[in-house]
Amino acid sequence: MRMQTEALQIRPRRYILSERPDTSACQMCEVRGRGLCSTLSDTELDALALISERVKLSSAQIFIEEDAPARYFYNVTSGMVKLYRSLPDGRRQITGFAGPGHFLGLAAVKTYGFGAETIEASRVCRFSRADFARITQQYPNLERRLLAEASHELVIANDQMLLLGRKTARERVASFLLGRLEEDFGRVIPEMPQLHLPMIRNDIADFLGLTVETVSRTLSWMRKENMILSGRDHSITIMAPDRLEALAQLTL
Amino acid sequence: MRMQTEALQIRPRRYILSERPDTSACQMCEVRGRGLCSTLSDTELDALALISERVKLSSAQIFIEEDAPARYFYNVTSGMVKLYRSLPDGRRQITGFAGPGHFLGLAAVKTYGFGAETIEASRVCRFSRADFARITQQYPNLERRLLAEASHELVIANDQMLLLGRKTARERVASFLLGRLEEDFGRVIPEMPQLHLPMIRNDIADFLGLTVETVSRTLSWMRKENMILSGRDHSITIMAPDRLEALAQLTL
DNA sequence: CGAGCTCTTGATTCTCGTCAAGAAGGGTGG
DNA sequence: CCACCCTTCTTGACGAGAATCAAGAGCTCG
Repeated sequence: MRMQTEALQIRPRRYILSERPDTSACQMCEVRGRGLCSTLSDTELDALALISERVKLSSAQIFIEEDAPARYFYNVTSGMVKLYRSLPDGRRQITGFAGPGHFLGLAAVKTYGFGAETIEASRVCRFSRADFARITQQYPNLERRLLAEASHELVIANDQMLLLGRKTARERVASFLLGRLEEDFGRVIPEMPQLHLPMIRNDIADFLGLTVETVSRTLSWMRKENMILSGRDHSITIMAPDRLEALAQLTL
Repeated sequence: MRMQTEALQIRPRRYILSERPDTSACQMCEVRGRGLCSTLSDTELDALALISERVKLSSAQIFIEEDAPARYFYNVTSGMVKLYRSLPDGRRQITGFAGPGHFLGLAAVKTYGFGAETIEASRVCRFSRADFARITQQYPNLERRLLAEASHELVIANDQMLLLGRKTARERVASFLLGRLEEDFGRVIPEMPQLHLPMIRNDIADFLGLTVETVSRTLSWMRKENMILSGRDHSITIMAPDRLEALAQLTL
């Protein structure tokens, strides 16, 4: 296992990989109960285990390059990843954040329609698409699940387009916080939930189609209005989820 | 065949339907060679024909309502449809335009994640999802094609998010025109191609996250710069595709 | 402990939205 | 077939919200 430090600009190092193809390792995977894997049978999982490869990634590693040939699918097992699309001049739109259980690679035809970079140390599970195709032949249910996953992502993408095209800065930030809440807690949200946001302001800005300054100002304003409370290490306590919801103009 | 004129606000009438479940009607369908259907075998098409229903729609008819239970898939066979997502206060984001061959309904889980309204008289082919599910069991290839379709839509959605979050008004309009070009001509674009745009300015604005005025001003500016030439009945001649491309900041 | 990211806040600018009005175009009914 | 009306499109004047530019404080990590 070597470090391949191919620097590109200042930004992040390219990725390197590690370790073990193993039978039935999926059974004891930390995301066995989440996302795609939670919907698969034991036999299906065993088949997947045989073609999967676990990969350890440090922070700020690009492991999917935009428009590169799409050779792999990934499943995030720990940490968090940002997905993005960018312009030649460097402007960038983050299209989503992917945490444990999130499946990556559906937004690809021959090549990836997005790039992926870790925002903290993470682990992912990697499958070659060729291997994957062979398995889906055998287990049609797997393909059905992928389609369901893709459908879900399309719905989310539609909502994000609405946000980017039509919401104000405040509405965007409110929507973002509520989105994170749902990600962390599901539908049942506690009284004063605490959020841990691994991404930096700049990433939030790139996700919401804003600038860092605007995100910062908006969060400051929410703080002043007692809607949120910032703690240390990027944690935020949501003091008034209802007021945020009113702000966010949620569709659902 | 009746007209069901259930007015909602001023805007569009609800939809009504017509006619004929028929065996092997797909074989002679006008979109046999386009989109999903072009990738299916004759036997697969025959199976589809049995569960399909052709529907005639006049202009400005909403035939998919946002968040309604997703009971049907559709395939546009003629005309053009706009897909959108909107906020309670009426702000609206058009997420795409669908012409002949376009498959509708993938962006849905239990309910549709979008609404659909015709922008001109159109015809669509309708399948119940339940029927469809039965057929995909029998023909796994069909499901594979749907997944490919969904993947493609996800890539497009990513690009649209980049446009909405990060491009300027001029870049957006240029990207839109080029997108339409590709839609109409494929990859090989003539010297001075002529575009027919069935959608009105307001729809373009809602698609690009702008206002009508900005779209109008931007097109006027392009006209002044001799990049385009407006004809009658919503046709536009692209005088300088290369200059538009430079403006659009295309990723691919 | 210090260099370089982050984050915040202020001042200023500018792009695009809003408001307004008139022209052009299309559809409908007489 | 024409007249009328309503929608669409364009253009101008103005304003607002977010971007840009700038500076300093706070963190992190080597």
